[in-house]
Amino acid sequence: MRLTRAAEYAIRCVIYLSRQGQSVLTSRQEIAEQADIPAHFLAKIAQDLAKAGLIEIRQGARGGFLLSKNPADVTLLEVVETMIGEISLNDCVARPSGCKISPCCSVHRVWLDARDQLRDSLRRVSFDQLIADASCFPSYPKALLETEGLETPLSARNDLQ
Amino acid sequence: MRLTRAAEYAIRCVIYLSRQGQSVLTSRQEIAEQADIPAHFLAKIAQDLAKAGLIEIRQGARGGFLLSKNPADVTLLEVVETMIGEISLNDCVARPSGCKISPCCSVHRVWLDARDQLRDSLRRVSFDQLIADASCFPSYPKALLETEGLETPLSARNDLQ
DNA sequence: AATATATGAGACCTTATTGATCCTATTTAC
DNA sequence: GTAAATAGGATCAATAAGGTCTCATATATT
Repeated sequence: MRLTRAAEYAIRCVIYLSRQGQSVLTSRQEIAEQADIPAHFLAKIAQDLAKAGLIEIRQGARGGFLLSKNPADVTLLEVVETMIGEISLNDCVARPSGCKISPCCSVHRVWLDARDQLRDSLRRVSFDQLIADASCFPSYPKALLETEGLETPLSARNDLQ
Repeated sequence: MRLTRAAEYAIRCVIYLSRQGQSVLTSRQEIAEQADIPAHFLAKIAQDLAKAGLIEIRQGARGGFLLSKNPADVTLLEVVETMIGEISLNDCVARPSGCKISPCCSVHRVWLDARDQLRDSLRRVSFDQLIADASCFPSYPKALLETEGLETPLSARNDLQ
């Protein structure tokens, strides 16, 4: 019952672009490096974000991505659901007509309420709020941090299983 | 971001046993047939439920399962987390130490709150509440319904994909 | 005690999803 | 025109989910 990697990457990408500011063109490579996203994977993710109207993609030399909205007008829910489709904690909720038991049994209702609650929580969060917290990305480019020998949150990267 | 089939089956199983009443022994076969759960799969699910102390398993001839608690004392959260482990909507929340970005960035906090909210919702629902609603299972055994030619919610079973 | 009945425990298989990569085409700055 | 950059789709590997099977074990019944 977890968010997919693609959705997590999408959030990071939009955070990065929000930091850059609306309509500031940023290359895919820069985003991939700074937000620690596989570059090719980011290409695919960006296509979904573009289709949803969240970002704009500029092709060609000196191309890249840019945020097409004001960060204050982009919610966490929009980004998440762009990547994974409408949230629906269980199958029953996703297709009530296909529910083996009943389209409106007591369990169904619990999941429906929980889903609505979760979606509301995510809808209440916009990207201007998210970038207000400085801890999500290093303020300096990664390379710079390393030459300065500073401790960066990204250094925990190799601790994974 | 969906509940697994195993967890859905577990919920149905516990609902069925709750209907039977605490400490009423019911054969695996009966539960499997009535709640529409693959019998062998139910065996595996029951082992998890038993390890968690939710049900008791009786081996041997005339064996089966029985609910070891009062339905009022079993929450939906318990059953769900027995099957899928502690809920944690995203990786970041599951292992903050392994988070690439930071153990307490703004996104992390949103997911943490959403998770707590979801767990609270599921914790508030007990199985005596769930069985109060008659629509979750047919009141009659499936076979009986068919011979009587009545419409049963289970008849929608073949409408899937 | 023997037998039939029922579940235990885990190995195993199949399929779907996820995560990621690669390659050719297309677009654009210079 | 050339180089730089993304588009779009094919492909592949890893993981998880869903389900099945088999042999072992336990118990009621006779």
